[in-house]
Amino acid sequence: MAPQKLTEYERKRLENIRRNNEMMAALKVHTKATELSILPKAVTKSYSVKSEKKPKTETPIVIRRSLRTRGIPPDSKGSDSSTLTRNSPQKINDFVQNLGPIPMKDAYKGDDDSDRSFIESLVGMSNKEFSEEELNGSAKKKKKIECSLELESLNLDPENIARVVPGRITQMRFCPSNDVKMVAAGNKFGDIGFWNVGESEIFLYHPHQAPISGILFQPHCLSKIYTSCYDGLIRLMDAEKEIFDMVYNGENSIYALSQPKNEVNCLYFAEGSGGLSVWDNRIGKCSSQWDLHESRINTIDFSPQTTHIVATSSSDGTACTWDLRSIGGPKHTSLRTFTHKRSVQSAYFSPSGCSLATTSLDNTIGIYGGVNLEDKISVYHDNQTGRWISTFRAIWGWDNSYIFIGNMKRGVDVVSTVQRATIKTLQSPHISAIPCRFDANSCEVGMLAGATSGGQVYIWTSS
DNA sequence: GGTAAACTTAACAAT
DNA sequence: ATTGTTCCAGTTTACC
Repeated sequence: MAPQKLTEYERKRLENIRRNNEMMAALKVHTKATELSILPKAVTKSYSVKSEKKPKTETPIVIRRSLRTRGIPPDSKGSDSSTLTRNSPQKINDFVQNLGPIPMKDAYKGDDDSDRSFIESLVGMSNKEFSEEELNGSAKKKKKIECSLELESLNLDPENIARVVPGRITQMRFCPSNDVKMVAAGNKFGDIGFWNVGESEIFLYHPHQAPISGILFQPHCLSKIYTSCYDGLIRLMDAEKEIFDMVYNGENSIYALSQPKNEVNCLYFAEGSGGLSVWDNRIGKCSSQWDLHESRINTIDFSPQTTHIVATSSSDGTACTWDLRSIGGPKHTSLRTFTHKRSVQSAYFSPSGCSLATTSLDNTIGIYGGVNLEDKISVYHDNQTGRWISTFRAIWGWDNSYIFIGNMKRGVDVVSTVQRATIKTLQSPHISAIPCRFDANSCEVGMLAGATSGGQVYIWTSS
């Protein structure tokens, strides 16, 4: 299957793959952690990596190769999903992969058992949330969040800075707990790092082999965390079972992962070149697979109130809203299509669900409101992050007033939807890289996390 | 018309 | 302080 011609990059890549294969075959362990680095003095906390990890329980290693690399046309009969074929770009890192469950102890990059307390706290957290819920009857208990955020009070305490993973952070989420302030960050190597805000310890795991595209805490069971990856896998980190279980294994890269509040058994994920798939845990397979876009879907976001409405953003230059009740049926059309001049990196509903914010490489943030999102505001914003910085994605704060997005000068721009402009930039000498991915803590107004291509996480808090 | 190459960008390690 | 490496995005340009 020797390719006729190789670019310099491809040649190097194949060389890397070959070396990886040799090493993996020889050691039967995951790739060794990158060396611990010296950080800018602003950053005091970091993960620690075990200097050398002896091979522990041996897990089966499977040589994972796409049909294409085996010389079989991807659309031929060999494929199990004959009904739908997504002519997606060739999947990345499709060489060696562990396809079964991975014990957390094997994926853990710290010293043996030093994550014991962390695992137990996750399990304890989920039990606590459960009992509180039982005591208070039903989901009705959900504390109503006060929305009056005083922008001037946002503060970056140097204590609230840490390097949570090595390398570029591609995804980051707050744990949705009222008690514990914790973030989980995923990077381009397939690592997931956990950090209790303000504390010094980092817990770093390596459950995937490629960039992490989704992190999803189960709201009513915080010890269960879904992760999706460019390697085509969805895993479920289960702290009780102490494994990263394998949930879904597809041929295509997965670019986004989401879940509507009222469908705890279903996962919606962006697969291949424009596909949106629905995984149903009750039947253990995908219940739907639709081709919604002409290029990859970058985000999937459900309307907070009307959970059958979902917004997708795509590199095909559009964002769309869809009605899940009619999607895939005879009327396979979007409710609305929001057009940009370049690829669209995100489309998020505001907390009330009344507005939608899109971010595009055409250097605009689109803010749509009105009865059917037909009113459009366009705010200029430099979104040319280039190749090494994860693309910007404007996120909503805790009400419909403010949108937060990183800028190329290591700041965080705050866009007011009322004033239709950037009204403030959060800056700090402690920030040593461009914060490109964000999450707002839904359980605490004013707690905003920004993540960089250097693996740092910065947490602003409202005093 | 289609594909390959080139260009942009910042962070960090090594020198 | 400077240089080299990263390399899985997105887009434009060059070249069959």
